[in-house]
Amino acid sequence: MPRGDAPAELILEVALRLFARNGVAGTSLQQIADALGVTKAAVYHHFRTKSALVAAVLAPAFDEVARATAAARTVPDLAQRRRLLVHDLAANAVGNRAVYAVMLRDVAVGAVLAEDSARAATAAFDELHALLIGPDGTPATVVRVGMFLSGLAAHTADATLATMADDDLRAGIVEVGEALLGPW
Amino acid sequence: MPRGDAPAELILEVALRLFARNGVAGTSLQQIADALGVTKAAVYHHFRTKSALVAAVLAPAFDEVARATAAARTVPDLAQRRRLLVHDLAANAVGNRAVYAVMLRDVAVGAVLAEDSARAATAAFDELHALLIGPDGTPATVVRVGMFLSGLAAHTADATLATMADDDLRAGIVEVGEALLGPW
DNA sequence: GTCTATATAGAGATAGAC
DNA sequence: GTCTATCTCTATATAGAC
Repeated sequence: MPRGDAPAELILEVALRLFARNGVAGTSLQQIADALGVTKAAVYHHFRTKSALVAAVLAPAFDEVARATAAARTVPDLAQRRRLLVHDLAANAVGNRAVYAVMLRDVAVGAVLAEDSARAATAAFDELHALLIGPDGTPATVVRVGMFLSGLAAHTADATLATMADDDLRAGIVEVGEALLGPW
Repeated sequence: MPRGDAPAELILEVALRLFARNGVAGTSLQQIADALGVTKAAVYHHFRTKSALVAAVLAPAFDEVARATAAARTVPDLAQRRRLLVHDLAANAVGNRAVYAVMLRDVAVGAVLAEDSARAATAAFDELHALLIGPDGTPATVVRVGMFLSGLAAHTADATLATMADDDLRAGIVEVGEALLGPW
């Protein structure tokens, strides 16, 4: 998936839209090709397998997670670190709702991640998880972190959130983050 | 799906386990039949379509939601109503993790619900949503409710929560509910 | 880089014997 | 109530022409 390849970029956009709406397993390459007005073979010219296409669709989100994790890693104070992560994650999740919906909610993504060209992605996510929890591994804290992360994709299953303006949704997520992981 | 039909009950259990692990779209009737040690035709004798099987798997959870909604409907005070719903939902979600995971996280369920033998189920869920929000429809409140509900299935995407003891997880969910929707 | 055509496998679903 | 066998359709994926 070369940089700046317009056809490939277009495939990724269309595929993401369909993955978010119907799930990865519920979206065939035929549907993607139809939505693009090309044939399946044209799609296969850009991505060797469906799995590679899924990985390419998710890659930007994984990169964002990796960047947020790297930034948070350098903040020793737990409260400040959580504040940074909550703000980053809220902005990222709202800024690209569809990819976060697929990444956080679609069970089929697990299979792609296990395929282990994506081990870096899972490692970054695990580290982010640990950075949010901090040294206190009590069940109460673990549940707070888990429910906050899960809630980053709440807009997918909630019609009211789905149509909410970006600013309101982002502010709401930050507020929830502070209620659960603050004060900071 | 007759009551007390042992084979049908067994099919539902096995199907739920596979749906929760691999998603509805990622689970074929062949896989379900193999896990049961029977053929596809035997499964089709109990459920006319895959969609009917999915609906039957989810029915107990929809009934629980309907009961919790009916109970909450009679509580006029918002704080007390939220307290009741948070406790009910936490107990239900932890008591049957797999079915809540499928119901809240699987995009393929949306298609089954749209099929509209299940309109009662969506109506109950919509009312529950409204009962949790109350008269205050500000974005902040809507996001709190949406993220809490989404978080009821957090155990699916979080290995630490997946292995957490029922009591700890339920208490954690209640605590998150109070932090987001309390005090009561 | 996109096409037609096809290989192969598996999906959902049904018929009819036992 | 379960089986074998089969239908039809669609899935992923590939070969090779243009």
